[in-house]
Amino acid sequence: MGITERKEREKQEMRTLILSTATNLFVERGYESVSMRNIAEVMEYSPATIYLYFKDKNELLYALSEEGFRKFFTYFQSLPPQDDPLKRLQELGRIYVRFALENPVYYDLMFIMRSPMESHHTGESWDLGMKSHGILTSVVKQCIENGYFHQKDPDTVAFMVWSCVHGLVSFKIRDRMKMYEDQNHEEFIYDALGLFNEMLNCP
Amino acid sequence: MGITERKEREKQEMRTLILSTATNLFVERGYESVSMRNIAEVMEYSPATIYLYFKDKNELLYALSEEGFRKFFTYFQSLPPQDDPLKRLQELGRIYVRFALENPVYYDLMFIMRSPMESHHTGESWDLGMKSHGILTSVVKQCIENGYFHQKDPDTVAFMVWSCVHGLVSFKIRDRMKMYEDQNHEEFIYDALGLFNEMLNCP
DNA sequence: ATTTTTTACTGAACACCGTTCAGTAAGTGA
DNA sequence: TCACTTACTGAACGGTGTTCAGTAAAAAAT
Repeated sequence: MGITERKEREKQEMRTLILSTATNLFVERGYESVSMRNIAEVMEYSPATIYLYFKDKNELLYALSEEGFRKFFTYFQSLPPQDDPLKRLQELGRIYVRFALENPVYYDLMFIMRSPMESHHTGESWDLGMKSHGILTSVVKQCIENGYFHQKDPDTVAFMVWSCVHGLVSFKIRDRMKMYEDQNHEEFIYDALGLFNEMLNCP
Repeated sequence: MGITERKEREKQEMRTLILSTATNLFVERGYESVSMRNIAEVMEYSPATIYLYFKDKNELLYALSEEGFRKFFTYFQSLPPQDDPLKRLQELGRIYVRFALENPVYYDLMFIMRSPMESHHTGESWDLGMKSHGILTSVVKQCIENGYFHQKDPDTVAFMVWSCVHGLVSFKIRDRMKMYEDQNHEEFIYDALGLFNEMLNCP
């Protein structure tokens, strides 16, 4: 009775076809100018078909953000072993920035756009986000144990560090770096990150 | 011959009526659920009328961001005189965060939303933004002259500082602080800012 | 092998959106 | 009074997300 298995497999294949078509369109045309109809057209299916696999557009976006969070988590896990926790923290920042610059569409869905995350503070995205945040917090804690950050609250430190790297990359992603026209934006972001990392070092 | 003056005045009044109606709706219902038709309906005019005063929706959003930049600039100008440039820089950060938390709709238009700024890197918003950025950079330069930031490039320092405060407030504005559920978000942001400001202090 | 049921899909519609434009009615100047 | 200008609008166009009755093929039951 392999029929149900095949059906299940086909269902999954259709889901991933929808998701990958959507991703491709988002990447090439930018988000705001891609409609459900556009996605359906490229797939050569009726728009109504998409709604058999996703409740609505937000659910599709949420599913895409889920892919983003999975990818994000693998980036985070690639953090190389390192005795000095501060160096781990600094490297984590570089990994974060690299993820954002290499995957701007995912990053936007995950951390900037309003719609995909509305009301969902549960689900796989949430869990992976929390796990990633947990990695950050644990590294921060180790730093504090080693005497950095004046024994400040780990959550506060983590939030501050996270905010800084988010600020850097979200200016780029949302196109607010026009005034730095004579700079290579990516280099400039890594320079600013380097400066921030130096600042973490001090006492 | 006061007629042309009266006409001009009425034209301006209509513009500000449209802008204030739009702002009110954005504040109370949030952006994505406010349409040109909604704005017109509240004003008791036809939707087409708005297009006699603004080329399209983006131009309306851009005009609103202009108001935001004007308000932003007055916040920035309120920076109290202070001999120590580092303290000025730290105060500037607090002013920035206060502006964002008190005017989230403006902040979103100015620094997060994609559409209003598309293609416009000119106009009053741009000039005011550049002037505000100039204030930041000049304070940073003074800090560097006083021996802070290891003689780093002022633009890099300014971008780093700006990114950090932007990160803090944009997480709040785009609702990405759910995991800090047991914190008062505004307090938490100011705590993180305080920590960042301490870090600026170090060598 | 035939009938019934289930599945996968679609065309057409609904209510909305931003935007345009011919048409209208009031205000202005001669 | 008459022509001209201004300020506005109703109705339409092509787009959006979404729903749902209907259809044709596949699977299951007989």
